[in-house]
Amino acid sequence: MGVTKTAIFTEQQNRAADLAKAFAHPARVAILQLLAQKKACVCGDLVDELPLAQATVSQHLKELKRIGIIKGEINPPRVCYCINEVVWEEARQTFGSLFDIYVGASTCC
Amino acid sequence: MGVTKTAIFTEQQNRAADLAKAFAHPARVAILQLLAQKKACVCGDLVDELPLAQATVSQHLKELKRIGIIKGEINPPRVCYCINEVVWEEARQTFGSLFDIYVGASTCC
DNA sequence: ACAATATATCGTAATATTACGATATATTGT
DNA sequence: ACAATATATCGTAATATTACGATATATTGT
Repeated sequence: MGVTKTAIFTEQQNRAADLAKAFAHPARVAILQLLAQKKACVCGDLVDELPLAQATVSQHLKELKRIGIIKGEINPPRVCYCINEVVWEEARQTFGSLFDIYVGASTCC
Repeated sequence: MGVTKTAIFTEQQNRAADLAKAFAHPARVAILQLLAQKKACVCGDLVDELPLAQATVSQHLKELKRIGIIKGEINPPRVCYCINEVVWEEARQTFGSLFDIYVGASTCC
């Protein structure tokens, strides 16, 4: 149905999935890399750096803002985007915890 | 268009996005948690553990297999699934590297 | 051989995502 | 006031994803 049954899973599982979505598209990986590298917000320079239409970049930024991993400061006519450190660390820890569940090889396979 | 322009991004960005997709749905987070915890493969017990139809679980397993983060050993009539340690570590490092790009707070925002 | 069991695949429906052109919005500099 | 600039949003089209019932497939135990 293309509709995820979120009510069925735990808060943590849904949040982890949402944080993963931030990285689940190459354009968003590229955006996050740019913002993380430059530290300073790159605002609409992102559009120049990416081979996508302005509307498409804006759409990806909106999704990243929804997840919370970036924030934008309106400074008309520009908008400054940058990593939201708090959520960045939340994501780092969320994935870290997930990866740490697995310890050692499986007995079968 | 719902179609991602993969040719436009780097190999690494596309791979990172694909690895993120493994975690980008709560059901897959749940599956990976179960497999990582139990070490041993849980085979079709996954269907019992998850509030989803057998066909849906099978579909998620197929996607995880495509990404490579799990592997299945056919042992008819059952199939044993477990974490693919190599790809698990690849994912851990991929996300680790991404998170490490960001050092310190931004100057603006 | 055949029932039972476990899993994959097919078909289908509904919704989500990706992409972009066009337009709306809002501010700055003249 | 108005052109220029930057960005968000709208509308739309195409494809992807999620979900599940039904069925196919393949093996074991009888």
